[in-house]
Amino acid sequence: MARFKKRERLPGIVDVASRAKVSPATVSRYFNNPDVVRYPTRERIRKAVDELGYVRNRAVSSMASGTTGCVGLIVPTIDNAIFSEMLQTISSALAIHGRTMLIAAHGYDLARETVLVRSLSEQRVDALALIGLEHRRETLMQIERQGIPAALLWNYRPGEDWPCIGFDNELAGRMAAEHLLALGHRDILFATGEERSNDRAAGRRKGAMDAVREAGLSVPDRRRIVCPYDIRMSKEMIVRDLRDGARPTAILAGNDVIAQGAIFAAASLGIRVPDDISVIGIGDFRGSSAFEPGLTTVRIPARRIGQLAADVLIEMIDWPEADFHHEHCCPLELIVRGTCKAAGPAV
Amino acid sequence: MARFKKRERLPGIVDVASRAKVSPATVSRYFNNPDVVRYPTRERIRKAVDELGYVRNRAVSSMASGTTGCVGLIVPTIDNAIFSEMLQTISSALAIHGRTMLIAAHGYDLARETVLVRSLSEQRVDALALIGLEHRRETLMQIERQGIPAALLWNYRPGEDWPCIGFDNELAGRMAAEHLLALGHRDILFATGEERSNDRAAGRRKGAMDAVREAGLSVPDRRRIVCPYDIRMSKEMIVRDLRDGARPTAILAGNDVIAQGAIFAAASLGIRVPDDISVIGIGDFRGSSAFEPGLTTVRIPARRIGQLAADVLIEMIDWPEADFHHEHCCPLELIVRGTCKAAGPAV
DNA sequence: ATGACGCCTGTAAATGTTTTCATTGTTTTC
DNA sequence: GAAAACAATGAAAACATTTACAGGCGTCAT
Repeated sequence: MARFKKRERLPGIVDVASRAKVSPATVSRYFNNPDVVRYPTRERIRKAVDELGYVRNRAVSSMASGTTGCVGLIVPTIDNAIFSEMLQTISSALAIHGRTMLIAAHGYDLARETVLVRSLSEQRVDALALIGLEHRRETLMQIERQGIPAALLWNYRPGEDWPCIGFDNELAGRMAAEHLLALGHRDILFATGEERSNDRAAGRRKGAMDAVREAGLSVPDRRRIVCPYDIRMSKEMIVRDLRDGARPTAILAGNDVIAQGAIFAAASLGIRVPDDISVIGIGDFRGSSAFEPGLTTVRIPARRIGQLAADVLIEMIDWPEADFHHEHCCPLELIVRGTCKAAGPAV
Repeated sequence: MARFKKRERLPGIVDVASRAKVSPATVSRYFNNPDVVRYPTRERIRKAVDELGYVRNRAVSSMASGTTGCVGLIVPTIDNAIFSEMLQTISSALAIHGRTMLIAAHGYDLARETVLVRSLSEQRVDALALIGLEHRRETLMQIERQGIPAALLWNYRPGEDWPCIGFDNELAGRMAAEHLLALGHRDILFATGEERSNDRAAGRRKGAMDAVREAGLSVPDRRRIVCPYDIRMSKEMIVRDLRDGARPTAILAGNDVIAQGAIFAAASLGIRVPDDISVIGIGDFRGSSAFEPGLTTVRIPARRIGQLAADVLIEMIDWPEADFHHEHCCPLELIVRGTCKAAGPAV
């Protein structure tokens, strides 16, 4: 069952050239800049390529041209609804421009991120995108020194040094909080994500708590728990929290996964959502709308961010001189479904 | 805010060499085969690399060495719990061996898969993995002709021509069906995935229906619906189905996403799970255990498959001559949680 | 002392494209 | 009808590594 033999020499551009009776240079042009080669010649080359089954060797051409056609993407994790939607969009958008996406995941560890940046630098990616604004100095210096065009995704703050495409995470938190406040909730449990190596989670919590404080309320420590982005673990933590002591009237979750955990936590304790407790998430992941009741949440425009990211990256690659001020703050939207209800005066 | 200037020439291996007062060849050896260079020399090179901030150029070295250090992975989609867990595992496992993973997604379109194979061939990946056993002739021929070591993942059938690492999808379907049958269910709704370009979905349905037929039952057409792998859409389809006509006593879902849709569909109609209807899934995705009640399902060992896949790929790259018979059928496990209940004689 | 051997390093060829510059042949312009 | 501009192609240099081969040097047994 030898599916592959000892890799006999594959046909190269010179084989194609001699068969088509042109010079290698012309074959190269045929691929990289077809318009400059005359139609009959093009046909001859096409035929030769076909007959020989020639496949371009990008790995080699990258040497001569100094460009690899690969764009690197470093994310905290792909094992998660959070980013995969954006990744898919970026990937498709890049493919249209004939570029490939190289993904690496660091598992919410910014030290590992540095290693990944180096690894992708070695691969000589044409551009690089990272998630979040907060990174180790070393990471950013590395990128700068290598002269790799780079963008920061998923978070946004005005006046950033680097091109960034994302949304205002503080605002996301604030919107969620204000919705609950408007419904009359005064005792809210904040179940947000781990903030180490995650400026998005930090921003959301800050925004949410600011809004609550501005409403003249305070947030006792016991109303703050830190959850991993995992349904089961979030559920367990929230179950523990809801089981003992006075119950909050609402839960503000750092993202939809935590919110889903919260809903199941409530369900497992026989607490009704939204009658006994309200739940709001952030994200509007695929599936959040299908929940029963549908999850009220702040929608993150993941596809939009992905598309913009791809556009920006391509632009930075193709016009390295152009000094566009790439800063995109994508709008958020409160999606009201069924998991929040006005807080009754002691219902 | 010019974060990157006109890409001044980066230091190369010869710059390092002259600074360390050795030949370029030795620097190359320092990276590729450190043991053969004497310690003091090694130190000198290390220092020079450090001072110059030299970063290896894999894109170029791939030309001289004929190897890129990249492994290509072509999946139907990454925007999904289904594969991301496996991808994450493969990625980590490859990283340990200093290799990078190139991911491409074809959106359940085997014609697009052919294009992706070509694209990854052009990148000269050292090995390639595809999902499923069924592919276009052209795709496989392309791989064979290029002499790229390749493996097929996620599905398994004995005696395949290609190395395959996966599980028996028919068995998965059968296990789910047999569990329902054992509980006394006789009227089962089969909500399985689209089978075009998806041999896994086809296998599962076949296995499930075979088991039911072997039990002497028949499956009327109206008890078979085809769902997309999307919670919301599955929910809608199943809602439509449950709303009108005689209700089945159980739903066998082609995967956990469909099963989750089924649970929500039932919930939205006020049908209780498992009291009024049982639901079983296939997959045991992250989160399935957190459901209320917990989803009964057939566990797919995604991490195990990922780890094995990485091992096999590495092995095929490192010992291209060795003709191992790579065939791994990973065991499945029925996970009984709370969504299935014995069918009462008209409870 | 001599030769054999092993370790470390240097020399130079090889890798398969892209790209610059030159050339040839064709069309346009005055 | 000559000069100028242009289009299509070829020749050859360049790209930054790896690697086969050879050679220098020290060690050890004879």
